[in-house]
Amino acid sequence: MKDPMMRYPGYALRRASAAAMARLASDLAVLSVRPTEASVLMVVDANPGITQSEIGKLLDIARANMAPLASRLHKRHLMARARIDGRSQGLRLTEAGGVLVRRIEKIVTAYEAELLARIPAAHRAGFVAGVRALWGAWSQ
Amino acid sequence: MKDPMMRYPGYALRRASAAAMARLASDLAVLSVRPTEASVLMVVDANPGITQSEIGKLLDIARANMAPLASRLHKRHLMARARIDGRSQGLRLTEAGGVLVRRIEKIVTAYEAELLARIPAAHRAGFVAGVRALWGAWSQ
DNA sequence: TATTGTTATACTCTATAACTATA
DNA sequence: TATAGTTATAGAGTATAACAATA
Repeated sequence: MKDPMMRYPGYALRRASAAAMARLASDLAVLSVRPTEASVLMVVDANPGITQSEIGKLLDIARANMAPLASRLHKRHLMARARIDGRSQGLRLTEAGGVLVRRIEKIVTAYEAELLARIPAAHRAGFVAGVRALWGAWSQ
Repeated sequence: MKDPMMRYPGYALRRASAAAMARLASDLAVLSVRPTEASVLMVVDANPGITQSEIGKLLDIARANMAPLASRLHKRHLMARARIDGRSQGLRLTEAGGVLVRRIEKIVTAYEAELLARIPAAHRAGFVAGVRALWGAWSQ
């Protein structure tokens, strides 16, 4: 059986990312949190008072998709909203959100460590530099 | 504005893959073909007579999701089906499918070249080895 | 005019369960 | 019993268009 995709690094990138995301999702499932929600909570934790549109710019999530996402976290009492002006609202974690984000960070850190552990040490630095270069160069 | 995700290679992997896939999808759109469809056509081209479940194993696509995918390509007269036994059917490209897959390969090759070009030469080998290692180690 | 947030909607890919018919 | 293909359905993430309220 020939695998014509094997020769394409871009296809390997896709498969590596899909496998890694599936693993992260299953790790986070014990907290009933999805990867995208986890990243939003981590960004709010690092930037108290940040707005939805600012989060969207950092994480490349369209404003239209940030709305239900933020609303879900708000309804779970993980984030609080405070009006900045008539159209913006600053987000910050609630107490429960802070507790949760610390658990999330533990899981993410373990996941990231295992991910790097799967890459032969000799290629680790190149891998990290490579995905960072693609992220920066291709997210425009 | 702090970006707490920047330090995580796994997050960079996700963003790099998402950006690359968006680019590939837009490149392939001129042929009205999606990335997943393109990979199926390339696998059938390389393995005439292959079955749906074999394609699914190669590309990690569940049988349930292969059915509508294959049916779509069949309805577009890009693939032909020939019964192997009562439950399997061998797939091969039609004439039109063969013409299309050659156009797909041109686009994919150009896309892959540009992807590698975005990675500094010094990190290219490490990147490729890294995504391959993750693909192999984590797709189990 | 541009921006923030929102709603509605659709698309792509993936995941699970259940069913048939065959081996 | 196990396998190939199918159907139905749901979920996650993303994309576009349109709108109201505000700056």
